[in-house]
Amino acid sequence: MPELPEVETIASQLRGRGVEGKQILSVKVNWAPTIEPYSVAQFSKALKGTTIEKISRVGKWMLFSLSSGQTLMIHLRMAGSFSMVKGSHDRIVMKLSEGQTLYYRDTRKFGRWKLVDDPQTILFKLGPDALTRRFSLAYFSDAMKKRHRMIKPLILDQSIVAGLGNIYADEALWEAMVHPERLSDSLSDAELAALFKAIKHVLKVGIKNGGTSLGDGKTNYRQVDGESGGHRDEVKAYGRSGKSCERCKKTLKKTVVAQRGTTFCPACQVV
DNA sequence: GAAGACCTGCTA
DNA sequence: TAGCAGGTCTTC
Repeated sequence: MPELPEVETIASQLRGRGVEGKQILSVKVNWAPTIEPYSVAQFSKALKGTTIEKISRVGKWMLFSLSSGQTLMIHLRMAGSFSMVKGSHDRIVMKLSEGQTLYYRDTRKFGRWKLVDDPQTILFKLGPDALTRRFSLAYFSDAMKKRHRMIKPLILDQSIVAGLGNIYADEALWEAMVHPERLSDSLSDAELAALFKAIKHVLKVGIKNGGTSLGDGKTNYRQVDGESGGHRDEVKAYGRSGKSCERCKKTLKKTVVAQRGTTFCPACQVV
């Protein structure tokens, strides 16, 4: 579930809880496939005794910079989350100094923890992070114009721009009034500028609201304190199929675009 | 492009 | 019980 705003929210809350500067005293791995590329024993050994110096984020990756010089790179995929309190589906438990314990929770077991010497071995595959200056209008326009593909799968492609997932892609397309199936090289300069602006905007608002949690179940995105993300009430398109468009009042429609559920307004997002 | 794989749990 | 879910990777 987590996209850029959710990962950013979690990273900043872990910093706020004082995880930076703490030493890793022990590591318990309850679902071995989460760990790559080491064995559980090697992984635990490499982490034990090191200090988490810095927590940062690139795209949907969370980076723990360790005093050992290595970097622990965490991808939450569909259902990963962190908590300071024991719960169910805790796949990794790290005891830290000063009595703190970090629980990595992941119902669907898709998340991955990679311990690497150099983050670039993973990050080189990513395009610019959507909220950095490297992701500029010039770069975005060029990337869209030189391809001939549907716009939605392109903005979901992490090698082009890192951070957008299904929620914020639908939100950005709705905000920019661009139909998800439009071909990337058919967008006018004005449409490209509107979409570019919308991408930055929806992500920033998502962060401001602490991310998006759908429904009220237990398996969806949670902040570190267990709270739902406040962006749930601000979503304009995603998950609102059958409800009315806040802009034109017509009924939002759900379809499938490149194998992903896609909600849009058939009246304001014209093909 | 598309479809399947990886997983579990909620909803219709 | 079938279908679907915020992601990514592999294999057609």
